Amino acid sequence: MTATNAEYVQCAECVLRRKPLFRPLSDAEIKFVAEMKTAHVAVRPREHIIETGQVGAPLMTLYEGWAIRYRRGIGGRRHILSFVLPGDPVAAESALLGKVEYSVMALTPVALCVFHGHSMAELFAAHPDLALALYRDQLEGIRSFDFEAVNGSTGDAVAQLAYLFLHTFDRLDERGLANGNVCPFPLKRADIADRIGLSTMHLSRTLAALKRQRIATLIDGNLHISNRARLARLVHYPAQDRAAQHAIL
Amino acid sequence: MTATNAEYVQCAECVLRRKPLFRPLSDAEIKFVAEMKTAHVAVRPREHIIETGQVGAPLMTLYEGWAIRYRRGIGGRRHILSFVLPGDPVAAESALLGKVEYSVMALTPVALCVFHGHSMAELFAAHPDLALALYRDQLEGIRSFDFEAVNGSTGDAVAQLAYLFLHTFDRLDERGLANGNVCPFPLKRADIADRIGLSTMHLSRTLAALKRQRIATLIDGNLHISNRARLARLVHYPAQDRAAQHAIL
DNA sequence: CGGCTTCTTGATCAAGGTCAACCTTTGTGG
DNA sequence: CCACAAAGGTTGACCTTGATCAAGAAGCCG
Repeated sequence: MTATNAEYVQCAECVLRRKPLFRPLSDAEIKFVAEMKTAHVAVRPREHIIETGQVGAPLMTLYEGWAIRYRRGIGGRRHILSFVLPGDPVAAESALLGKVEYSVMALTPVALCVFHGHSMAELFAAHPDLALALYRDQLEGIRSFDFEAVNGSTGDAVAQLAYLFLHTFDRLDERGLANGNVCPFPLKRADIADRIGLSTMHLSRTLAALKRQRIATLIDGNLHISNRARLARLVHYPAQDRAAQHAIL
Repeated sequence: MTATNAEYVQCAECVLRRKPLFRPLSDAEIKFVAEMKTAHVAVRPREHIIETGQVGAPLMTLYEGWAIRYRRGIGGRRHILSFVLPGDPVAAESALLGKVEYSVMALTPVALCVFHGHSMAELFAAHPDLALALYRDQLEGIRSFDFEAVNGSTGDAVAQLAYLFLHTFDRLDERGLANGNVCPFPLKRADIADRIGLSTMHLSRTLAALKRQRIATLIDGNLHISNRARLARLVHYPAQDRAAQHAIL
């Protein structure tokens, strides 16, 4: 990752944190987090933020833009583990397990908050409520993993794609980044394919099917969900329980 | 779950906790955990410990035996998310997110420690080091999920099976439950199949292939790994970094 | 206007699913 | 201790989904 200058954002002024999705911080917590934040960094599209095996990467949060977290599998094929959206942590593994076993690459211009003014141990000791909220978030993340695992083993290509569309749309919506039934979707076909484990050719056919049935379409870097009910039925997508608030640093 | 009587095990006498795999607890931590533990419960094979959607299940740890954590997917098909082994938490989700989205069923006779003498919030406030260790464990769990996701999308049936064998063997070995190149493996073909998303018929063929090549065999409820190197090569199974210690309650 | 990369469409192929028969083990009641 | 039932496991034939290979069509930018 090559650090590029970016307008420094003070934690107290962070607009992201104010979104209803995120758990409000007490004054003491904001002060602590502000001390923890040591840089605000810009990264250009297709640049790596972290590479597999890297040690000592500091804890970061993605502030703006899209990134992918990926690994290479059998035959060197890329598998995208998740899309990293604003508010998501980057390299939490590194801070506690010593090294990361995945790479993270910016897809769009990205801004990152870097936290190494205090360690996680200090955070856990000083702010147990915040720590608990972070722990909760991990459990929620695992819940999504579980859904994907089940879906992956019992569903077909359409189900995979439907889940990706719905889950991504909802995550953006929670962050105030969706608009009606449209949200930004700055992904190439190859990115989508590598996320759900399809070939780009078959993905193309699957996308065509959803478009033909007027369920969902990709136009010009945006995802349009025209028939959410039908899309949801394709994956047994659970009705939105009002999502609980996430922790954010 | 029907509670059956079981010999109560005091935390101070817990033999599981003493295994080198687990992080030692300070005296104060042991005292806290002992206060947290409110029951020691036995469950019979094929009995549910938790069912999907259940609310208010207390945090538990599996003390002895094997259980499966599963969900039903599209078409009602069962997908086994993980095998629960001694020392693993059960229903951590419930304690923090309110309800569980999976079921847990005993495969063998099982003993459980039940913890609801203190809440997680109290634990986080009183013992930040222990809390951090629990957080770390979640991150490690996610690392395994990541590996499985990549393997699932880039590997074939043999790779899935090889990973399951190696990962399960290693987890048992860390707990002192393996013996040489043999470990207990009390699973039906249907359990294995539902874990890796294969039909029992195709699993049967895949097992036969591993047996024919003298790589690994299931005999009489035990897994024999006769050629670990070849098995590992089938999945690009990472060399064992000395596994870090896990937290345990 | 070339010369990229990305996307789509078609034809063929293979891994693994499904269906069906059969074999083997475990269990149960007489 | 045997007879028979039921569950679990294996094997074979056929079919489906999605991968692979190959050729074009669209964009995109110099």
